[in-house]
Amino acid sequence: MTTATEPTQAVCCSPLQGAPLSAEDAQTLARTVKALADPTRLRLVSLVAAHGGEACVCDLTEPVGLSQPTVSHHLKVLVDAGLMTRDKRGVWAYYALVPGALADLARVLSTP
Amino acid sequence: MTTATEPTQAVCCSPLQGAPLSAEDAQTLARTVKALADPTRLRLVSLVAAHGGEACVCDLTEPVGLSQPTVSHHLKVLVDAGLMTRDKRGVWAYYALVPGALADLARVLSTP
DNA sequence: CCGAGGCATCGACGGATGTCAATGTCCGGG
DNA sequence: CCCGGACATTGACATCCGTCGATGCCTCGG
Repeated sequence: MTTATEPTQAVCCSPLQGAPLSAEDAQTLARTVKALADPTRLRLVSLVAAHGGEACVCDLTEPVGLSQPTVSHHLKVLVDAGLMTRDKRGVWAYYALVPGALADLARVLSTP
Repeated sequence: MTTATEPTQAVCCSPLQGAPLSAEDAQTLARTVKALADPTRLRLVSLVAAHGGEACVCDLTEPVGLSQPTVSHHLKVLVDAGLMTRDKRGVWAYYALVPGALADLARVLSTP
């Protein structure tokens, strides 16, 4: 297996508070959090959400003010983390948020 | 001013979904998320929470299996991000979670 | 007063990461 | 059929980040 592109399943169940996180669970959770630990990627998530839940690269390059390869790279990170999906229709690639992903992460972080 | 230790106020209000994040808001939010984007720091948060909400460095070094300077470094990152507090009592430094910090972050990420 | 121990800081080093220009790939229109 | 445009991939580069050993500071006990 390569180290590259494994569409990680979004976070499912890690108490965080309540019981100490195992090293493996911590690594898994950190990979998801890392995907959001960048201002550009946070803006991309926000832009896609505010764009009707779906946007192509060409819709995002100008708002974030970065080159197209860089935007594609960030979107790939988000897809690999299980936070977004990619749907290529014709010439365009449409990116959309995975419905429950952010909510799941939020729930894991703030376990009641 | 140095670039070092400014106890950042925890995230307060950033829609994320709903309206596009400004570059500044993204930067601010990313700084908080970054503080959690590391397996060791996630474990430290978890360990402190499971240790009665408070723990000294000597309680944490052995569970995470890292050197004392490294653990102190990670705890400093969490304090600077506004996620933890440091209370030095006698020889020991007790670290505790900031009550609403994680919940605030979770709410910002998954704006209903 | 002095030594021991808990913790923070410093300096250094290797690996990860964000960015871009250049290039490759695929689809649709003329 | 071929050209243009949208996007992904590659390679290179600078920077950031996690980690450690060494060292300094500060507090308590003797």
